[in-house]
Amino acid sequence: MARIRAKPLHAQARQAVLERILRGELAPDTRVVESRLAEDLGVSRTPLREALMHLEREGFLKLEPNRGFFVAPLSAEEARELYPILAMMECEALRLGGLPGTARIEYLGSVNERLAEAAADSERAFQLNAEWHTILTSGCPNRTLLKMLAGVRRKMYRYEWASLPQAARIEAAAEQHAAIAFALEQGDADGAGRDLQEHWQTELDALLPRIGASADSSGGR
Amino acid sequence: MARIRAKPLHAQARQAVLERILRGELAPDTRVVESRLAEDLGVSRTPLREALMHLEREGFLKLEPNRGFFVAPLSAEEARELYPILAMMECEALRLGGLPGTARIEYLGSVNERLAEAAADSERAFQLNAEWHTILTSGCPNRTLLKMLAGVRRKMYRYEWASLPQAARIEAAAEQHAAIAFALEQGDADGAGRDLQEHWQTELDALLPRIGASADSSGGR
DNA sequence: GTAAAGCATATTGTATACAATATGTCGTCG
DNA sequence: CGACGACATATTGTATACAATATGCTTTAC
Repeated sequence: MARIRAKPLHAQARQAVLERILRGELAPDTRVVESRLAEDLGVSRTPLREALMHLEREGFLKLEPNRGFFVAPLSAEEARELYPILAMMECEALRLGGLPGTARIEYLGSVNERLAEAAADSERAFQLNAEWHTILTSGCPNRTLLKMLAGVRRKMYRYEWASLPQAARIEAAAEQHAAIAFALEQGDADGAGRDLQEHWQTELDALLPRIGASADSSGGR
Repeated sequence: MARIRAKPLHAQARQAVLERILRGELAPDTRVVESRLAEDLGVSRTPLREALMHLEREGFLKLEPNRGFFVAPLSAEEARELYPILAMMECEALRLGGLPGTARIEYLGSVNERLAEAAADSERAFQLNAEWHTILTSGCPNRTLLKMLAGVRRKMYRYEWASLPQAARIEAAAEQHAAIAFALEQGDADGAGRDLQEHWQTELDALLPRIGASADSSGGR
């Protein structure tokens, strides 16, 4: 009832396909046959193709001319490139937003507590972790930056999802979150930035072994 | 003939439309009627729509549901957001690439000289300026970052184009370029980064009055 | 004279049909 | 036995046809 105006099919299709990709339901390197997927989703190929082209532009699919779409593979190389970008953007967003007020710092704390408690429930922890970082950067006045940040995060979600069931990592993440929040509380913006950088480095280091990377990630720092 | 494989129509159409937008041939806020543009380009609506959706995703068009595509307006607000992002990304790319060798520094110098000489020829100066920044960041090993950077640059080109015919600014830019290159030559990466930030701030300040902005741009620093 | 309603038109959104290209199979030739 | 080529099939790329929605104009009621 709520929505007066139905979303166009190509938008719905995009969201549906994206969810399948993020959840790994459509595994990396899987070939996407338009006609089959279209029938599966109950739409025709036209809006589906628009959705697929959209996802290709976002990096979730690759399009080989005259051969079709394939789910983009997860690669250690991309992860090693993505995480520093994320760190850079979040740092900048944090900096531009200035020091958060006590209300937001408390909000961060409460979400982080729930995150620590949700260590057993990977999917919930995944959500809370995403929420924490969103809140952290929500003070940034640069909307364009936040949009780009959201795009990069979506790409990262696939990697996070692939390395989900690790309770130990969730606790470690929560600890680092607390350290960042503490620095912010002390008015130490630079320190918070450094901790944030370190946090993402830790995340990356924890991720790489799980997607079959042998080399380390120290190249970019 | 050279090309074995013809590019798909949707890709050709995208490029053609993008060029019209960047050149201002398709002015901001212009309504884009699919059937007319399709006939004009000599393709059907299907690949054209794919091209338009692509451009919408890149921020060059807006899509109002059931009303069609419009060329995205140039806004002082977007410019104020875009330029700091560009500065951030170029700084990071420069940092990740490490200090460039003498060969690349000389290359920067030669392009910058040609840029200074081309002050009268706006379009050529525009090209050379773009080339200079591309060279500056070409040492960055993070391909993903470079791709994103390219995307942001394309968006910026519209603004640069809108404020093109200013010989004075081109000379000023060339001077700042020289300062950055000099810092790099001295092995002062941090100094180069600061100069680069300042350079983009200068560019933004010069741009804002030309697109009808009254407020200043100091909010984000 | 003005405002609202309904019809006519234009345009987008989606589905289907057709054309071009790639892939796999089978048979034949060396 | 292996490799090459022709044909059959599957799939993508593009064009066209149809449906749904928005827009503008005319008409009519007050």
